[in-house]
Amino acid sequence: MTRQTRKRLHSDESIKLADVAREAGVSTATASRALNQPQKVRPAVLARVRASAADLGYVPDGVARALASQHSFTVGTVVPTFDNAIFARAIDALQHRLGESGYTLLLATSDYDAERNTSAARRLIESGVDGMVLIGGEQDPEVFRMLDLKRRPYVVTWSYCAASNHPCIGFDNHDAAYRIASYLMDIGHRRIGMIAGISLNNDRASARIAGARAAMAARGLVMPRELVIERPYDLAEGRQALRVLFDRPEPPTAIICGNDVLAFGAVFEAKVLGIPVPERLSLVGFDDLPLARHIDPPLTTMHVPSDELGKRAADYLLARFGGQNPSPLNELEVRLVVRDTTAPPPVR
Amino acid sequence: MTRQTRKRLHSDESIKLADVAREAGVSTATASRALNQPQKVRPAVLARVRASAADLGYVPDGVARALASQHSFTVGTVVPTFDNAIFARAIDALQHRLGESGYTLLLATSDYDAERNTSAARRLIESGVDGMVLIGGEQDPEVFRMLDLKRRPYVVTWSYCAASNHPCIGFDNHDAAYRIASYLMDIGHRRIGMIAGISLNNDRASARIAGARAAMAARGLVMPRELVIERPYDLAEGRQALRVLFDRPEPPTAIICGNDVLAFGAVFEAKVLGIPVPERLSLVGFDDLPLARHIDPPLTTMHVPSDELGKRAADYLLARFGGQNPSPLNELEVRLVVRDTTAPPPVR
DNA sequence: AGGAGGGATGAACGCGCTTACAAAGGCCAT
DNA sequence: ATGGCCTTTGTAAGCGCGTTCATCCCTCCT
Repeated sequence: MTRQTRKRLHSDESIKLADVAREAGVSTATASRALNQPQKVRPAVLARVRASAADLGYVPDGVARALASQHSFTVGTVVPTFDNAIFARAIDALQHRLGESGYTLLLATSDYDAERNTSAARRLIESGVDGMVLIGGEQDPEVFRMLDLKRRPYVVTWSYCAASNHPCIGFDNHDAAYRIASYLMDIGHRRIGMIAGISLNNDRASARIAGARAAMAARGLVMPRELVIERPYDLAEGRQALRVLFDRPEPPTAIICGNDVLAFGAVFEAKVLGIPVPERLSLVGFDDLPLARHIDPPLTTMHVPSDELGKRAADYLLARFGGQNPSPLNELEVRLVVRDTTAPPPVR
Repeated sequence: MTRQTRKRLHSDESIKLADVAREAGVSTATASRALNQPQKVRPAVLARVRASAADLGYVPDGVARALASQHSFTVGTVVPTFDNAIFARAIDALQHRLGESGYTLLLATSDYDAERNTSAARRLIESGVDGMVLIGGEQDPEVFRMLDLKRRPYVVTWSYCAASNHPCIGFDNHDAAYRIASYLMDIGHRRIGMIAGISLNNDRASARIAGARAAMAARGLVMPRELVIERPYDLAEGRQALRVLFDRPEPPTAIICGNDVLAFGAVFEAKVLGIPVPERLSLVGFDDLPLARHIDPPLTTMHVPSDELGKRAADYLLARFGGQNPSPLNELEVRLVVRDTTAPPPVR
């Protein structure tokens, strides 16, 4: 009764650690220890504290805890969009792994916009995240500066670059595209086009274009400018891009798509246009989304281990939190999954 | 120089408000006001504070701010999974809207598991979110209790229920399924099956089953138990479910799918099995994912305004934060989009 | 010219919790 | 029995910021 009254006078009458402590007849220090480091408290006291906590329905205040311990148990990440299954999977895996260790994920999206990416990152850092997962190496230097200033570990994902001075987990986008183009040339293609993602501020998209170009150059071929179209990662854009490519007098016999979503669009549109795939046109995707194997015909694509990527990012950060110093370079394998959208070009 | 040295002695040498204040020759109170309520400070002082903040690269400590102001500028939500585009879109919209008002989204996933849902929600609340977006009305009472205890506004989404005593934004899943079944009966179907989501702990999945059943009952028909299969929302599960349904002696002439992902699986598998859609089998999805219109044949499905849902959830919470008292009941319209996977049943 | 009124400022406290540090108590060995 | 050491507990000092309240200064009115 008295307590009720007193509480009402103070703050929000919400139960705090002091209430639990009083109820259990101990100091807040002991109550805090009982809740966080049970082994440091006598079993009898531990039980009393736990009982009164449960009794009062005590819910700790994470904010206060974070301020006192300089440690928020959150990790931030800013993804371009949730609307692409490939990120969704990686985030899912990341979130799981972090969750197992008691960490929560703070998420923001950038819509592939550099400025929004920076401001989102800033907000996450301000929010007090313990660490950060960045996507792509093309970050505003400001982001790294803030991270360093606040002494927060971070890791760059999706693009692996040994030369970078930032810890990274990912794969070599350049090499992956190189291999796709090489495969297409192996089976006879000479005129290869590309429906790429927007390369501006996106090191992955640009590396994929460069990789394909390099592979062709290595065999004395070129990928003509007019056969490379950049489009936002959207199915409808993929459809339209295919149409543009086939409005030209001499369309390619094979098209490398910047990701599976664009490839799906291309496959669907080819069907509408009556272009037989793979007989007259070979199509390759990138990501290997779950849907890739289910469409008709099943899509040849580069498999990206997005689950693994999320897990490793989590593991890296958790290790850093634990005071360890895991390897900052972490390359993942991608592999070409050949299904039914690729075949030798038609004989002319 | 001197400052450098002094800083190194203290804490983490990270720049804090006091540093900015000293540099600008004002008190921390004024510095704080300059940064947060510019109109309360003389222009000259404002400029000085801003300059030294920029100069020192000051990044505010959101945690300390949250503790002092009892206000974290974060909103929590726990979604079943990111792996379903329908949630992805809603989250995207939610996140956008919140971002415009300076709020960040704290995200967790439950994998459709009640226990994980509760623990995730608890963690978010402990993290100090200002408000919470819940998915589905079947929440552990504990969640609502904690929310009430901490006096945090929240809103239940995806299922609209006027009878509920929780604020909600969504649509009537029961009615939506009722309408789908009615439509199928209108065009002549009598034997209708369902590939539903797992109804346990999922009021949306169960309402959809109940709604379809009710529609049939209203016309003196029944949906036989053996024609209703519950499956996790996964494309491969949809494929397999279709196969099960067609292993029966008397397969349905139409199947209502719990969501589009299951429907995609069913469409793809029907193609493999050589069952002509819609000539011999009508298929209806739920959600109207972007992909629905692109598959072959384009999917008839119930359109769910997930963007709108995310936006409204954000608006509701923002209004509550602003001290307003918006309507707690917010029903959205869903509409049946008839494409090419539905047609009258074959004459027998 | 004098006082009232209002805006700008700074000192100090508090947000709820963690965590040195010190104090106290219990145990064993000498 | 006494000293030393380890374990358990309490005291109190922050963590970095927002915010109240008193103070001060400037302007305007009579």
